[in-house]
Amino acid sequence: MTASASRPLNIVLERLRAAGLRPTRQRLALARLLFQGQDRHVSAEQLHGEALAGNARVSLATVYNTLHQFVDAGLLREIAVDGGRSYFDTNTSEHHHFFFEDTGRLEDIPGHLVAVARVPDPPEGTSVRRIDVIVRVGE
Amino acid sequence: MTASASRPLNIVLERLRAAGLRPTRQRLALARLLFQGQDRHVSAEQLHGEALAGNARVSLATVYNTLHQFVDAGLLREIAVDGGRSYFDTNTSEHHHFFFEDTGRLEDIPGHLVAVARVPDPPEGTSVRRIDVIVRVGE
DNA sequence: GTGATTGCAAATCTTTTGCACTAAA
DNA sequence: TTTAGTGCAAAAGATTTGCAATCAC
Repeated sequence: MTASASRPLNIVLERLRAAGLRPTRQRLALARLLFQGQDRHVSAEQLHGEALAGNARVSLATVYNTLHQFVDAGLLREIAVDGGRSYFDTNTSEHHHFFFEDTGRLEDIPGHLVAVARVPDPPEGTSVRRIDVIVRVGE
Repeated sequence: MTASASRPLNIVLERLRAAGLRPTRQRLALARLLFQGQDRHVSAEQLHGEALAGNARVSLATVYNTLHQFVDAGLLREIAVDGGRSYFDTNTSEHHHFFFEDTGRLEDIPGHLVAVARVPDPPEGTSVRRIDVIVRVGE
C-alpha cells in the first residue's frame, strides 16, 4: 500500500470535509501547506508565495478567502499583534505567544506554561470567548 | 484669574514640552482631545473627525504622524486587536483589555485586576518589554 | 446540470511618504 | 532666521468584492 504518501493527504481531505468545505484543488493545496508538518504562523502573502513555489496555482484573493473560511471553520486562528498584516496560526489549541518586536516573529507558548489569574468578570450579558496573552520581547 | 479655563490647556501644553514636542496648534488640539477627560481608545480616523468637528483644522496625515510621535514619546500606547486599523490608548499605565468581538470596542482592565503567573523565560538575548492580556468577550 | 468555488481586476481602506509651504523658537 | 512641523496629493500595502468562467458533486 502507498500509505506513507497518501495517508497525509487523505487526512487533510477528511479534515476539509468534516468542516463542511468542498475539497477543491486550491483548498487542498493550501491545507496541505498549512496542516502538514509543524504548527505555524503565516500571512496570506507568505502562503500565496509558498503555493506558487510548490506549483499550485492559486490567486491571492482565493488565499484570503480560504484563510477566512478556515478560521470560520475553526481550523485556524487569526492573530493581529502589529497593525498592518494579519497572521494565521495553525495551532488552535489553547496557547499564547511571544512576539519579537524587532523581527515581527511570533512563537507559541503552550497554554499550560501560562496562568492568567484573577480576570475580572466580563460585563453582564457577555461571556469570555478567549484570553490572549502576548509577551512582547525585544533584544 | 481664569484658572478653570486655562489650566487644563497649560497642563497639556507642558506635557508636550516635557516630551520634547513643540506645542503647535495641531498637536495642542489633538492632545486636548486625547488627554483632557477620561482615558480613551481612538483610531486615527475617529480623532480626525473629532478635530474637524471641533473646528480644529488638521489633516489626516498629521493626525497619523502626531499619534505616532505621541506613542514614541510615551504619551500613548498603540493597540492592534483586529487586523485593519490600529487603536491608540491614552492609558499608558500597566493595564489590560476587554475586547468586545461584536462591536470591536475596547475597555480597560486595571493592571492590578489581572495576574499573569508563570510566564516562561524569553529566549536568551531578549527581555520582556510588556505583557498584553486581551480578554475577548462576546454576547 | 447546478450550485459552490475560483480568478482576475478593480475597488476599498488604512497608513505612509515626498515636497513645497508655514510657523515656532 | 532657522529648523521643525504641516498639508496635500500621491503612493503603498493589505484586504475585499463583483462577476464571468470553472469545478465538485
